[in-house]
Amino acid sequence: MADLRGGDLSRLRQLNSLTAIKALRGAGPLTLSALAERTGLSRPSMKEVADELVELGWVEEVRPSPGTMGRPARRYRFRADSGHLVGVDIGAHNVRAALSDLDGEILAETRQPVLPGAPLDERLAALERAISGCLALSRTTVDDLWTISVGTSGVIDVEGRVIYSAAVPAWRDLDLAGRVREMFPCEVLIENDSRLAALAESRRGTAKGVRDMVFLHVGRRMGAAAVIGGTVHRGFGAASGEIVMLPESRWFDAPEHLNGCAVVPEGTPPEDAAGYTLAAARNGDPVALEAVGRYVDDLAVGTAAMVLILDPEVVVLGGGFSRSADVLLPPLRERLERRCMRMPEVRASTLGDECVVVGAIDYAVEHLDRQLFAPDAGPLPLTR
Amino acid sequence: MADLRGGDLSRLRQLNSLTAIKALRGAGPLTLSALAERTGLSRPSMKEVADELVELGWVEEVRPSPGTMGRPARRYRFRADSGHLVGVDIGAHNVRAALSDLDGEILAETRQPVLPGAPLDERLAALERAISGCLALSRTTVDDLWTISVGTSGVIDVEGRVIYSAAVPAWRDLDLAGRVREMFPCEVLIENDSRLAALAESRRGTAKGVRDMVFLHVGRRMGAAAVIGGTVHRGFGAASGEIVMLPESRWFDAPEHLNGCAVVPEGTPPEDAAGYTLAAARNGDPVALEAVGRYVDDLAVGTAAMVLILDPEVVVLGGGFSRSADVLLPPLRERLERRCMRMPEVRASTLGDECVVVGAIDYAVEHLDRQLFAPDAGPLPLTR
DNA sequence: TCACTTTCGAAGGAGCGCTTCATTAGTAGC
DNA sequence: GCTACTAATGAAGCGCTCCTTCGAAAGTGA
Repeated sequence: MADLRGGDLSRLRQLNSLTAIKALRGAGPLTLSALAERTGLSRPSMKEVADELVELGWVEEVRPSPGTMGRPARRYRFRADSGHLVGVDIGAHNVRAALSDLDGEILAETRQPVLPGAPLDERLAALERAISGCLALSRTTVDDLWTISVGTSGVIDVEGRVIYSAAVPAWRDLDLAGRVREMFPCEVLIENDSRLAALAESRRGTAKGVRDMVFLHVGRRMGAAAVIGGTVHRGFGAASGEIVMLPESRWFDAPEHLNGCAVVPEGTPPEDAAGYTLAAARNGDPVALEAVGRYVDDLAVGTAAMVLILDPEVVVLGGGFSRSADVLLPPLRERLERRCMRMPEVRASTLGDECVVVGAIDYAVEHLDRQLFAPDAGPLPLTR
Repeated sequence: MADLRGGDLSRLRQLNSLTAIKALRGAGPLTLSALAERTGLSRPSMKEVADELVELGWVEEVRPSPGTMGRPARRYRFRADSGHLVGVDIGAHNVRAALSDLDGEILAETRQPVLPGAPLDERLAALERAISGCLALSRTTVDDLWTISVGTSGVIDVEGRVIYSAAVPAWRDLDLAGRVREMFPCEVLIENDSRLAALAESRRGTAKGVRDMVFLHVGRRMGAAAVIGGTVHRGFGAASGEIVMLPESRWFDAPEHLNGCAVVPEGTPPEDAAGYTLAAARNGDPVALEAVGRYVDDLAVGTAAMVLILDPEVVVLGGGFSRSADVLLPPLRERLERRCMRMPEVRASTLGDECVVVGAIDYAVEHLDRQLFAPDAGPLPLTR
C-alpha cells in the first residue's frame, strides 16, 4: 500500500528498461528482435531502450553471431562485469571470501585460516586479507566493489551489529558492518551464516527454485534456517532458526552422541571425533550405527518441529556432517515419515564448504535486485 | 522474474488507475486535488483517470462537502458496494457466515447451529442457510457475490479439497470448494480456520499491521498459524502450523490438564470442563492454578518452538480459552521468557468468536487485491 | 550473380501526462 | 447586497513514449 506513486511517461520507460535488463540477465546475449519479442515491446521502442541502457553502462553490444539467415542482428548482453560483489564467510577455523560479477558468477576465491580462539582484531585482519586476496586474484580494484556481504554465526541486527554469537563470544556488540566499511568503502551487508547457506541451496544448490524449504546446519554446532515464499526468513529481531535453544528439540546435545561414541580413538581432537563415528557407521560398525541412530533420533525432533510448523517442500541437510549424508539421510527420512503430516523431500547439500560464501554472494545479488526492481525505485543509475 | 511484460501507454494508465483506487480505499472520499497530490499525478490527468474509473463502476462521485473556502471540489469515493464478499466459518457446533463489501466492512452476520456429529449433507445445508441468510439480511442477490471464502479445520489443498480434518473426519477427500460452487455460482476459496484467524488478527485485530506473527489457537483442540512477511503462510502442501502433531511439543494432550482438574464438577460435558478450571484459577483456587500451570507448561513448549524458529514480533493467543487470557498470559509470558532468544510480545485475541469469519472475509479481500494489483494483471474490468 | 531472409532505420501517427491560464462557484468581510 | 478572496474547473497546447509501416541493407544459399 506504500507505493502510491502515479506514473509519469518516464516511469514507463524505466519499467521497460528494467524489463529489458531482466530479460537479458535471464538469457545470454539476445538480438534486438528477440529482446523485443520477450519484453512485448515493438522493435523501434526496444532499440531506444537498449540505446539508453548502453549509454548508462548496464548493457553492451556484442558482435553479431555469424552463420544466420538474413541480415546479421545486433546483439546485446547484460554487463555483469560493470560491478563486483564480495561474499565472506567468517567461520571458526577459516575466513573464506569470493568475488563475483553482478550475476553472481564467481571469479575468484580465497581462504585465510584462523585459530578458533583468535582475538577480534586477528579475525578482522584475516577478513581484510581474504577480501584483498580476491581483489588481487581477479585484478579488480576496490572502486569496482559494489557490495560486501558477510556471513557469520550468531544473531545480527539489521544494521549489522552482532547481538549474540555462540561460536565467537568476543563478537558480542561488535559493529561488524561498520568495521568492514572502514576497511572497504562500499555497501556492507551482514547475515547469519545458516541463512546464507539456506539461500545458496535455494538459488543454485540442491533446492534450486524451491520456494519453501528448511535448511539444517548439522555439524559440531547445530543451526537452521528457512526460505519462505522464495526469500530467506529473518524474523522480527533477526533471531529466526534458533530452535537449537529449545531443550525439547534435543538439538543442543545431539552431536554428543557422535563425539562420545566408543569407536572414536582416545585423544582425538573434539572437532574430528564425529567423523570417526560417521565413517565407522558407513562401514557397518554396529556401535557406530547405534550412536548415529541416537543422533538422528534427536535431530529428527527439532527437524519435525520445523517441518510441521512450516510444511516446506524440501529439507536440505548441510553443514560439516552433511558429507556423511549417505549415512544420515535414510534414518532421518524414516524418523520424519513417522512424525510429519506431509513428508517433505530430504536432500543433502550440494554446495559443501562453499555454501556460506556462495550464499553471501547470492544475498548481495538479491540485495542489488531489490534496489533495482523495487516498485518505488528511482531511475536506473549510471554504472560508472 | 516472470513479469517480463513491457509496458504500453495503456499500461501506464492502468498503473495510475490502480494507484488511484489504492489511494481512495486507504482514505475516505477525496477531492480531485487531494487525489492528484497523493498519487503524484497532475490534476488534469487525475481527472481523466477518475472519469474512467467512474465509467467502469469502481469509483463514484459524491456531492461536494460544504463549508470550505473557494470553489467546491468534486469528491470521489471507492465504490466498495459494487460487489460483495462472504466469509464462512464451519465449526464443530456452528456455521457462521458474514457478508461484507469490497473493503471488508461487515454488513450482515448469521449463525446456524449444527450438532458436532452431524452428517455431511446437514452441515452443507447449514452452510447454505447461513449464506442465504446473510444475503437476505443485507438485501443482496447472488449476482452481487464476487467471492465466498470458507474456513474450516484441517488440511485443505490448493483446489479446495479436504485432505485431512481432525474435527470433522467425514470431510476427508470432500471437494468442498466444488460443493459450495454448486450452491452459489461464484469464486470459492477454502482455507484452514487457524490461518484465517491469524490473518484477521494481523489485519484488524490485536496484531494489526504486524508483519511477522504467530497465532495460537488454544481451545479444546490446539492449532497454530503464522503470518510471515505480511502474508499467511500456507506451506507447500497447505499443512503448515500442525505442530500439535509432534509429541514433543506437548500440545496434543495439553488441554487434559484443564479438563481433568479436580475442580470440574462431576458430569460436566467435556466441552465445558476447561471453563470451570480457568474460572476457578481466576478466583485463586490453588488446585485450578496448578492445573493451569501444567497446561501452560505444555503450551509453552510448542509455542517456544514456533517463536525460536520464526522470531515473530507478536504472539496472539486466540481460540476458546483465550477468553481466559488474563489467567493464561502471565504464566505463558513467564515460561517463554525463559526459553526464547528474543521475547516477542504476547497478546490476547481481540476478535473472539468472529475471528475466523472475519479472517475469511479478509482473505477474500486479499485475494481480490492480488488479482487487481498483480504486476501482470490485465486492465481493470467493469464491476457490472 | 540472383533470389531469399531477416534486420535496420526513418517517417508518420496515436495516447498519455504535463503546464498554463482564463473562468467559475463558493466563503468572508463590509 | 456588494466586493474581495480562495480554490477548483475546463480547455488549449506541448513533449514524450510507444506503435505501425515501409523501403533499404546485409547477410546466406543456389
